[in-house]
Amino acid sequence: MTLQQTQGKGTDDWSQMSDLKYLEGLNTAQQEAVNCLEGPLLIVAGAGTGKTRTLVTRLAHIINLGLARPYEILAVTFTNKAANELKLRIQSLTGIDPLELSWVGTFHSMAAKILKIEAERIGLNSNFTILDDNDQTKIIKDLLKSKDITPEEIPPRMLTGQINKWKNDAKTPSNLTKQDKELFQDRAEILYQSYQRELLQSNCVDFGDLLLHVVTLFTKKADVLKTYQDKFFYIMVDEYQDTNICQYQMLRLLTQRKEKNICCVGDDDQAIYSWRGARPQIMLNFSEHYKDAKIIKLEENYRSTKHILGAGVGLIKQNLMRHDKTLRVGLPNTDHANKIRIHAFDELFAEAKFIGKAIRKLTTTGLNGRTFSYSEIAVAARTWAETADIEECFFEMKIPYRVIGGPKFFDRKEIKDVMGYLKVSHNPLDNFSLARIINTPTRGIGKITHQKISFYASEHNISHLEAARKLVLDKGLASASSTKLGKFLELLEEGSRKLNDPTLLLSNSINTLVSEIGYRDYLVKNYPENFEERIENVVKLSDMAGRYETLAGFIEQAGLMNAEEDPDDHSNDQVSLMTLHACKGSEYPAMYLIGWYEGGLPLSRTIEERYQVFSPFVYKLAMSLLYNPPKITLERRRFLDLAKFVLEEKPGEKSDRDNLGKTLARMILRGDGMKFSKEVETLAKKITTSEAIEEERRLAHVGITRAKELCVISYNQVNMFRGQFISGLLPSRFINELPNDDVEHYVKERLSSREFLGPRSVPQQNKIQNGRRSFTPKADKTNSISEGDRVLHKVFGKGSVIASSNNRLLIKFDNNQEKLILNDFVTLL
DNA sequence: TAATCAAATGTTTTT
DNA sequence: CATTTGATTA
Ligand SMILES: Nc1ncnc2c1ncn2[C@@H]1O[C@H](COP(=O)(O)OP(=O)(O)OP(=O)(O)O)[C@@H](O)[C@H]1O
Repeated sequence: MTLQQTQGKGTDDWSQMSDLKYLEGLNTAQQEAVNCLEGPLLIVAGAGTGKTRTLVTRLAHIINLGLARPYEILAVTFTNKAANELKLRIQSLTGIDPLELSWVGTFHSMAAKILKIEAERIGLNSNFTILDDNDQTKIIKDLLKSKDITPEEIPPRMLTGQINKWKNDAKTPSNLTKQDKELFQDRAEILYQSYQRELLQSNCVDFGDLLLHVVTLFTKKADVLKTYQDKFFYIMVDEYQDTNICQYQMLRLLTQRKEKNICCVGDDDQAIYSWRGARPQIMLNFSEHYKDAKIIKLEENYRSTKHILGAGVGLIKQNLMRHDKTLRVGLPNTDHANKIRIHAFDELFAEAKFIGKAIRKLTTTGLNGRTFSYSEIAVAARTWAETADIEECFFEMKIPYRVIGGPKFFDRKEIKDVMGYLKVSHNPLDNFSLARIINTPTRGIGKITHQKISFYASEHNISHLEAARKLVLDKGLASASSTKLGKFLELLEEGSRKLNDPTLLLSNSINTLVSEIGYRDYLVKNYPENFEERIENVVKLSDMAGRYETLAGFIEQAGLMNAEEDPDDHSNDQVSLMTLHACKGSEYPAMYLIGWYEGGLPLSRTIEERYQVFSPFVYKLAMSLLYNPPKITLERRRFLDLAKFVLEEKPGEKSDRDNLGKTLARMILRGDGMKFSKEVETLAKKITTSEAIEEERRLAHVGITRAKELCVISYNQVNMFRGQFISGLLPSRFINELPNDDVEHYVKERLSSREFLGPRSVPQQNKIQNGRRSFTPKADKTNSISEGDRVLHKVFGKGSVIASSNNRLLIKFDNNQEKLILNDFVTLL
């Protein structure tokens, strides 16, 4: 086997020892990493090079050598899925029960654990509630309303987003910079502070708090920090490129001690979480953060066959802001392996149908004599919306599948309602949950009563629940309201007593509560279409809770859970369906990557972001040059017309300070419109790319590199968006960027009897055409429609003007479709 | 206060 | 197209 070759001959003593057998599965570099047990160590390496395998082996080695007990090792990752996988891999290598690995998990769950122990040190009770995104926005909304700030003044989303950003950057309200404080009309600090105060009053924390509170604690309370420094002999971090500043500070504080036994592994080409504050630079600066750090690179990929790896590497090389790295095929005999297959469709549902049929084929007749089981196949999409058709198709074709980390079970209304009761029972200070359940099911307790409670509570500085109790006793309400509220409180008290009674079965107590409050009737009445499903979900919830001993245990887990139950059906033979984000860290023999069209991947938002800098026309020109250069005379004329148009276009308020757009046009017009110099291409590339686009490219790279044997990429030129039909979608630029030798293009099945054609020319698009006639610049005074206006078109409906120039408007219609239209053909709304 | 209907709105990815 | 928000009525 080629494996022996890479492993090298110089077998050291330790690999001879029988109880160190697990080292044999590693190559020299990997073994070096495993044997580097002291001091800071960073493993940077590309996809499939065995980083996780090395990390797991190193952990096993540490335990095996008696250097630390399982519970003395802190091993963190970023997603629940990765954490579970890590535990399983450790278990299969060492036989250690995952329950013993108390400090292996996600950053957030580890932080929650610490916070639970140290709660009082930071002004919380250990039974704090963890808020999710929706709770958070709701609280912010109410907060803004209570301060008489309209959503126009400060959009709640914006404030929520900003607060989360601050938390990711480890900024408490008092830590804000001058610039930060100037946000929201100088009210940033006050708003952030009042939000924090409210959470603390309700004994709640949001996701960001979990980490930030721990950092604050470690910073302010030396004894607490010391406890954990002494506790964690070894620290390991997987996917280190996804660390944010807050997480980094947490690690940094823990390693401010004599033994800096920290080992991080990561790959900057797989950094896909910058939107939640991750800073890949933290990984790249490792040796500055940790003096005498050892850095090990792994360069053999043991996962993918030749063309898959070739395509993945070829694609990621297109990123301008990148450190190059070597990645070799480590698997033997992959010269005749499958090329990446690319399929295009132009009918609704065609893509999904194709995937369904293809999977059926793979599992029955197989491919080149190899049949796949369902569990060897995965389908990954950029967004959950893209998976809907696939799911429907699988359902119809009876293909077994499971959704990984899908739209969250705990986000459903009925679940949140019931959870509200549980949360209040567990944490009576939780005013937010109380607000949710006080009139659910409707029991005649309206806005006014709730306002009175809230007012009374803040006046006496007590919780809302306490205030409600007092108001009922003191007859501080209208008698009708008082009776209703009293009844509710009784119900809650009784339910709470049962839920917290350890001698009763948790699931039984939940069932009792649900029937006591008449929740089923409420569902039947309010959701006649799908009450059955909702009731089922409630039952599922109580079953789930039944696996826990105590209410506290269940609530703590539930706060951080987002996947649907997993344990039982892991062994089942099912196709996996997930997002590109969720597939990182996994591998599958066959990968289907769907929705590779411009706007899908890369996502339209990341493209449009670029319109802030360059006019859409400049962008189109650059895109056309790079990915769809003119071939026939007609195309060339249109292309040159567009260049002329760009040259004469008014600058507008685009921030293209260097006027790269006009430079590009000028360079193009100097040539023949057929052949382009490297220089022009470089410029076009500069215009079309951005940090966001590069992150999309990394996402595409992650998708491809999950595949072991077969990788199929597809897209559909037509789509439904918010109920409207859109057509003329272009293939993703990432498809064009794949090395020709590694791909095979398949033409739309229904159009061709032939199976295979060479690199396909892009089909005629009706997206933005460069205009039929020439763009003769004319002063557009006919009607004064300008950027941002809402307009109506006979056929395409309503839309907003993105750009206007010379009698033409680039309009983004409400169905998300962009079109270039003459001024006279639309009316101003 | 609850129920009903018209109108507006829509963050993509995860803890 | 869904789902949520707002306005109006019972
Ligand atoms: N030395 C080796 N010999 C043979 N196979 C190996 C070796 N090291 C790793 N592998 C296999 O290669 C595959 C990829 O390993 P692993 O998942 O650890 O890589 P990774 O670097 O974490 O990948 P990614 O960053 O893409 O998640 C796995 O199937 C693993 O079992």
